[in-house]
Amino acid sequence: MTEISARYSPAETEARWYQHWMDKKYFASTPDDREAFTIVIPPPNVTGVLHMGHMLNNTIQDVLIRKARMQGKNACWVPGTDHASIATEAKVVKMLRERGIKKSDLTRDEFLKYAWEWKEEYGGIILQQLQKLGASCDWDRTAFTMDEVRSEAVYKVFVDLYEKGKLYRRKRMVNWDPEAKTVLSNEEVIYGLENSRLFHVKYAIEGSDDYLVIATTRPETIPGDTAVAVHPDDPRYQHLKGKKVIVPLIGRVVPVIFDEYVTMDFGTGALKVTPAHDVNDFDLGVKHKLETVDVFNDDGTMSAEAGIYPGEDRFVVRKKFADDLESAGFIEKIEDYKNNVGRSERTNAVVEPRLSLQWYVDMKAIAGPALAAVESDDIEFFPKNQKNLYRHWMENIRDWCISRQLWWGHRVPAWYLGEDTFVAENEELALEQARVKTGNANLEASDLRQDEDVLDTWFSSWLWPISVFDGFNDKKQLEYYYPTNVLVTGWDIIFLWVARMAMAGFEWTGKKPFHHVYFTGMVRDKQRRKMSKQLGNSPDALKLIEDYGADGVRFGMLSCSPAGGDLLFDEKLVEQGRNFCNKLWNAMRLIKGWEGDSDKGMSDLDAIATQWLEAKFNTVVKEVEDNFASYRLSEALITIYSFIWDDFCSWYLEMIKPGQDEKIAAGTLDKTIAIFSSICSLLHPYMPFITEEIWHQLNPEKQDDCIVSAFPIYKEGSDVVLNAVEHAKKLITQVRELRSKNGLKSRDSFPLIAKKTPNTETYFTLPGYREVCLKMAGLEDFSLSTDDNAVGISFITDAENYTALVNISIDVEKELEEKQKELTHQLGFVASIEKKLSNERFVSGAPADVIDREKKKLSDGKERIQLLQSEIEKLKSL
RNA sequence: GGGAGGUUAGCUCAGCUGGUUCAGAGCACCUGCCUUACAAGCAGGGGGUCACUGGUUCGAAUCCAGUACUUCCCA
Repeated sequence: MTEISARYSPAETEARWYQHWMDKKYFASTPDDREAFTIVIPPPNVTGVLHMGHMLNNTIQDVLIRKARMQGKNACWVPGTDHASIATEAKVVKMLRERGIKKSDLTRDEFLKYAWEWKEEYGGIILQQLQKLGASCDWDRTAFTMDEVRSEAVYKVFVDLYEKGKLYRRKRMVNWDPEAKTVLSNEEVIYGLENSRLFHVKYAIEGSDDYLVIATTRPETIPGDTAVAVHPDDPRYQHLKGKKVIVPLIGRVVPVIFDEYVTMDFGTGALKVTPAHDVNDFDLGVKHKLETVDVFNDDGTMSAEAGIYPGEDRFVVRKKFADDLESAGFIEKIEDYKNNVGRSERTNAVVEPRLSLQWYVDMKAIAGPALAAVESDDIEFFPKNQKNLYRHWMENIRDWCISRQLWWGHRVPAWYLGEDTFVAENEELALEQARVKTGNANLEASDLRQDEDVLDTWFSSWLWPISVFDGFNDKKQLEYYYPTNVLVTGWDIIFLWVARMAMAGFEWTGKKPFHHVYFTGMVRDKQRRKMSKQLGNSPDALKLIEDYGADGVRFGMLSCSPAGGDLLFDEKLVEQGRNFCNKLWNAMRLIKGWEGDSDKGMSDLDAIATQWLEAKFNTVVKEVEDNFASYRLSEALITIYSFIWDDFCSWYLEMIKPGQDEKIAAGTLDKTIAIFSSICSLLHPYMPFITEEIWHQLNPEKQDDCIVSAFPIYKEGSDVVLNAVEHAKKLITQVRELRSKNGLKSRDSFPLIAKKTPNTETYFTLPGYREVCLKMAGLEDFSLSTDDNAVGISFITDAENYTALVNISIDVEKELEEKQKELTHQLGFVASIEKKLSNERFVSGAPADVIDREKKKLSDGKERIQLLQSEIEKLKSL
């Protein structure tokens, strides 16, 4: 044997080939006259590290892009990172705190300097990790949402929307994250049921000893109460018209208002109204002209205005103030309760509704074409059912709050001077506007005050498919690469990202940003929990690649991940991938160990084996192609996997394997290498490293690479050999089973007789057919016979009868019982088909090929019944 | 409260337009093998009333309705 190890070791191979591909610039794309195939990466957070979700998502993209490249398209996969303003700022703040620096002690510029330093140091690590996975991105195009080109696009778009009147600044209720101290969009708030307590609090009615009870989960907001509301039809409260109540412990006298908004059957039917801290209360406040008392600071502590526990955290105060109320006798009862609590997607802090002045995009003004495109499948979703979710959100779309009270991000391009607002792409342009507006030519930039806020990260992400091609400037690039072919992303960001990209696409290019959207599922652990850092249930992605190889990991991620379906990650899957690599490796070792003999002609056996394998490969190519067309990537992979493992290794290689110390016919060896090379091409998109390695091991003199080889194409061909060998495989398996059942060793040989029928006769006329059976079943002889009286063990394959002339005592009783059982089954089977075929409506209604198939089933079934009956007769006569 | 899915082998899932010889795969399990490519392997095997009830149909795991359980999204 050769010196090649029996175990495939990926580490060295993978690094070497990745470098080779980079050196050859295979990933680089420039526009030419070929058809473009474009994917833009969902940009990971610039400070992120590779996790399971990234691996799944990026493996899928790599499979698609590699296949397109092999199919002769100009494949372009654009990588990049997202500045992730809130997440990154939080990380930087934490890093500074560890160094003893408080953000509040820094100026904006000082803070940003630290942030950029951090970005330069840790940013992009994730891109290097993607290379380990084999991602064939055009790295020369690496973009960052905060680099110059992408930032320019953001400012342009902001100005454009403002000028079109589709962007505005307004004071309204927002979702406030007291930890990050910024506003959030609706989509960044995650709601969940949480355990809490429902306090029933007594509010005294002014000028009487009576009181009314209000149920609330938030007693700490009581200092902000400026009214109590009840339903106008509620019989319990009719006597309170025109009355006032006293806010407990606070002493504020507030009116009882009557509004149909109040639900009569919740709690006591009376509602405390805190306009500053609840969206609905705010609306009530506006309607009834109520006073607004803001009881919180921006970090969620009590404000001076609240008058109780100033500076203390809202949750601490909830308990303290409830205790105060209780000891003062204002609590009627406390119930355990589950309510929906909104938390910040990034910081997990409980979101506080808050009145605030922010910038918004008028989404209704831009949503139309993006909704229509998905409705009509112009943008096609895989899987389709995500359309419903998308439609629902788009039809109920709310304005998008895009300003954030952070420093890391694109600063809002708006400048203020007195009452005036100047929105412009840069300071000079804003100044110009200001000079014109005020008529004061001596106005200086320092007279203007720029908005302090930055923009939501997604306000740059939604431009990504355009901005990565510098599409707001370079129309030629955009023309060539855009719309992109497919977007691969998780369904969890369908609103945050996918829908907004669709809107941006139509708004600024007049075209959709992508033809297809492939939604991946979430990677979960075996207990179905989403993988997360907090839970610590996520395996270390890089460790996995180290342990199992990138190809093994890619196989594991993909072998079990239907579009949109969640992937329950199990290390077993990756193990299977590694084992598959080893299988391929050893198939290569075997072939490389063979010595070709150019004087030796190809035997009939070699010829039929080769023809069969080629035909089978052809059907696999077809199936793979069909699966790809509908993004059934997992199915395509499994198809290739079983073809390689079963057909190629277990059957084909065993068929043509030369005897010990024998040489193989050169023609057979060449054909085998050719087919194995084609197999490498077919598998390459999934497992790029090992296929490249084997490709070169098989063809040491070849200069070209598997990565740019032609992806196999389906060709029409005859099925005669294919069908014959498929029958032979079943027959051989049954002979092996017969051995196993009767305790025979694999070297115990015996003759086999095939009953002569048109089918078996046809098989026997195929050169090499008999030899395949002899070799694979380990037979002494294999012949056709019309003689029904041969003594031995009989069995049926498809509808053919075979008798093994093996001289062992058989358990007649057991054998009879089995045959009898089989006969009963067959009789039932035939009866059901006969019924079907005698049915007028079936024969007239069903398509011709279905009827033909049924007829074949019937005749085969009848054939089998006859065979079984004669077998039974024979057994009985023994 | 509104909506969308799911329920197929012990586990995780395929099963596409209703029709291949009577439901497949991987893992797990059982039996036999250190057969000179691979024990990360080879050969063979067992295991399913396709959640339940009804309907449509010549024919239903597949389509429809209802029930139960379950997951998710929105409020």
